[in-house]
Amino acid sequence: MYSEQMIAPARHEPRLPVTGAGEGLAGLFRRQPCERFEPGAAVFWEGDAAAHLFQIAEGVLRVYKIIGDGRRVITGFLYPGDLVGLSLRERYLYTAEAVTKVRIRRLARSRFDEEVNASPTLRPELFARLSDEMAAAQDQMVLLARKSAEERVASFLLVLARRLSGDAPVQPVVELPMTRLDMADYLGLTIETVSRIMTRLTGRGVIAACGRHAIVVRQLSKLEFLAGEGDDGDHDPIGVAYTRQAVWPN
Amino acid sequence: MYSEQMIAPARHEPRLPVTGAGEGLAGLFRRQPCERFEPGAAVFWEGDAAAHLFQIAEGVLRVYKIIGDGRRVITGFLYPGDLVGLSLRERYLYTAEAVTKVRIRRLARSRFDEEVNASPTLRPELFARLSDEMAAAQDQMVLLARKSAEERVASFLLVLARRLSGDAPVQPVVELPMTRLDMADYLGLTIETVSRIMTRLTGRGVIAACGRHAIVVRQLSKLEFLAGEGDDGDHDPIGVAYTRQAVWPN
DNA sequence: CGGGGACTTGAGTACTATCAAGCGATGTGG
DNA sequence: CCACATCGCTTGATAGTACTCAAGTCCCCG
Repeated sequence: MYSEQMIAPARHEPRLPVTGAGEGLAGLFRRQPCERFEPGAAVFWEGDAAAHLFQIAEGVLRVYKIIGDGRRVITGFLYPGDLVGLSLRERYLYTAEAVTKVRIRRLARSRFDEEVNASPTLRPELFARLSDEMAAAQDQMVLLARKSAEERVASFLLVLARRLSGDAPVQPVVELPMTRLDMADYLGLTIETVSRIMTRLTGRGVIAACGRHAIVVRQLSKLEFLAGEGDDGDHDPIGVAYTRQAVWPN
Repeated sequence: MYSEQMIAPARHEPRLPVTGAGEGLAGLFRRQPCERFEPGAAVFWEGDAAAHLFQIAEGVLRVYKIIGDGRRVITGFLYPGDLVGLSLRERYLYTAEAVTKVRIRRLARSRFDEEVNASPTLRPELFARLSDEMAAAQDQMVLLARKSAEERVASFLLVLARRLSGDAPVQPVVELPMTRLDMADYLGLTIETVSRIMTRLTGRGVIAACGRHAIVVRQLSKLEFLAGEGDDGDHDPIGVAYTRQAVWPN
């Protein structure tokens, strides 16, 4: 189902600093054995009893919901260090599926609850992670409700580029382990629209392709502007007229 | 700024049952004095230091974010019993503004944190509320990413109708205290599109207008179908051809 | 009764979806 | 080893939904 060459997953640390003398929430998973999932394999399904939480050791996951006639919405991509299933009720709210090869650690929900309940240092961390998740969800609502296709793609690439910016090379190589269809279902677009805009961004020199599953960001500030962070609206977005040769300030 | 006649706010209890012998999270606010806000007044602004949480005693709030050139996205409407600012970091993630006249109780964040930290019954409730908020956010992402304008409006009306369904009359009167512009900014549409679809739903007998800020749901099952819960996709949505007389199964 | 704001309705446009080929890389079997 | 099938992606042509711009109506309120 997913026979393309493997992409090395992005390496990054959990987003939150460890709070106490322990190792934070991530530490709870440390002793758990790693399970492996091949690309396309589901870790759990929407509607399953939410018996476990997971932490990604390696690889990338997509989480999504399906509505009736097959429409799919990817609500997020998860990277090493991220916790999966934090905001759980009785049942999982979404399906989690491996994008790349994934190694993941599992912890019983009951055990997690006990540990968190017992630790005054873990509770704020859990809370902070939930707040981060909520903030991301709201940003995504903004993107989906009010941004154009080009702004959506640019925003997406920008988030990925910033994820790496710990080592911040001038022109970071951004891995895109997911398919174009995944991107489309995340951004509320079609695969064709995503493809066209990637092509357009490449043609304008904003990004450069490194194979199909990686890009180089050549003009970060332009990408930021196209993502809708320019805020003034007095510049012309690239290729609005499709034939026009836009002239860029720098 | 907002001079229309007041709508009686929907009365409903907090969504979660009180967990312990106390009164749950809501009880923390009980002794706080009520503050009043007129329609259009902001309770707090995106970016303000998040020093307080709020509980709505009466009225309806909208919470929204603005991007650059004035585009607004309403991420939610909040009703009596709801807590405002739960998922907070250092600063508020959004602006909260009164839709109707609002009475609201304020609690210092530090105080709230202390109380929750000290109470093993409040913690699960807080957690459950955050999970509910997350679930709602994900549903909204699905709506914005993949639903048509008609499905969005129908979904919205359905959620409001179900909010009342504690007393479940056969044809519930649903209050719409917000303006059409609010609805549009919540649903990722324009005011004209919302208006046209409301008109279309009225014309087809799915809903009936009760003035501009209330409707009667005449055919709940049809509304559910139009909201995209019909799941089979083999029926025709109303008025797809704009001229066609659809024949409904019942 | 008149003004203004919210809402509705209409006409035309534009952006993105849909439908349809074509391309390029990968993997397989003859 | 190469033809061929497959899959993911790109590109092109066309169509349709929702947006934009523009009146016009309704209702509230002074």
